[in-house]
Amino acid sequence: MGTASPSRGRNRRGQGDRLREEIVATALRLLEELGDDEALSLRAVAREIGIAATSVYLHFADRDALVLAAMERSHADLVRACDDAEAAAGGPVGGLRARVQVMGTWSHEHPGLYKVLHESTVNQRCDMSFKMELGKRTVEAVQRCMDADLAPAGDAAAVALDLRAAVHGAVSMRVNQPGLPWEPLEEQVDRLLTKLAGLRLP
Amino acid sequence: MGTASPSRGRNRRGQGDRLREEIVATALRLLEELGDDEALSLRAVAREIGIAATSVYLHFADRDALVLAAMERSHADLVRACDDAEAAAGGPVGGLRARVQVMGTWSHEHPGLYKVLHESTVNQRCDMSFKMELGKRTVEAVQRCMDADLAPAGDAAAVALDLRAAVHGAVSMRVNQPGLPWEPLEEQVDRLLTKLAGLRLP
DNA sequence: TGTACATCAGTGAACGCGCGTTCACTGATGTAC
DNA sequence: TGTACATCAGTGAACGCGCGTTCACTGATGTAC
Repeated sequence: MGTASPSRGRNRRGQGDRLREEIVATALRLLEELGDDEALSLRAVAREIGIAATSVYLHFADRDALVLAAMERSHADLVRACDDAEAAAGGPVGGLRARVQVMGTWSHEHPGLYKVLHESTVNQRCDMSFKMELGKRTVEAVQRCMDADLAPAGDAAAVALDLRAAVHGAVSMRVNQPGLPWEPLEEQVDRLLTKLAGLRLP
Repeated sequence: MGTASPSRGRNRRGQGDRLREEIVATALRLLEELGDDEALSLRAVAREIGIAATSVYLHFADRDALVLAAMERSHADLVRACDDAEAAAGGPVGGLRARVQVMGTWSHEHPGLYKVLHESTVNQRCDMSFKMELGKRTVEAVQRCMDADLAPAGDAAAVALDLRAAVHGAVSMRVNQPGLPWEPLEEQVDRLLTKLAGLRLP
């Protein structure tokens, strides 16, 4: 860790975006380790890649722009993982369950990115409204269960909000106090799905 | 803000602990503003009080020791607020409801301290096991409801965990994305109490 | 085919800043005799 | 009652560090003529 890749050469003309990719990827790796956007230094990213610190400015206006780009990519990853899980499961109940479970496990498996995405101060400094997408899709998944009479009719938005809040909290507690003896996340999430959305799980 | 109190003089012999108090109180004020323990600088605390930065070392071994002391005090405050609310309410159901509602509102009203207490990296660096107290008392309050047949019998620890997780998440979302149009916290918490603990609220 | 030139991809030195922490110190106040 | 002395409460200069950002630059590569 920390040693620059020795094979790094200048990119060909027109290939300058490759460095951009590498910067975002490295920022993501460091943010996952740090779990805090304010702890990420642009110099550390450059050091890791083996370029001059100033080269970051070729692609990003400032530190915040880099963090924001990393968060957009990270969030897109999470949304895709949830969509894939829902699509792979059969039916509305299995779909909602898969979606919410992956929301939990993805976050639990990427504790650092989870913290930066949801708990760090970028949220205050930058517009991160792209995060609303995930909430929207959760509401839709709940609504599909209600429409199919597989969940008690009610306010789908409220149910989805409760689910998100509860899973968010369950993950946050585990991520922020990793030393404590927690119940497996999947068990708790299934219980929350039962109680909050009224699902009947096998 | 930022101007030292001009009336500050040296404390009398034997009164050295007064400065300690003032340092902790100032650290709490700044942490509430910052919402991040790593952003708190010992020099900023000293500046605010109007003492030399080195004077902090008369009472705290290092920056972490100061943050930890502030967090212990903050947590004690929260626990007392919850206990008082439960005591003031009548009966097990009112008591549990009051306790959980205050858990939410206290955190919502002290967003910065909430973040430092639950989401900042002190949790990784320092032993903060004093935080377990609040969880313990929540379990007991749930158990009292079950014992009085005012809540469906079940695993009180699991119910308390779900409640804590859900309230934690509900607060965290509001604190970290203050710009969004949230449902009033009290409404959501009452719904969570109903669904997760099976309480019948008036 | 040769060559001048524009452009692209990146560099390296330097700036000023605030930070945690160490160190040797100062001066008022209380106390033992 | 006077005075030497210990202690307490706090100071101020200095250290080395990593940071974000600016600036003028370099050298390879493709392109127009």
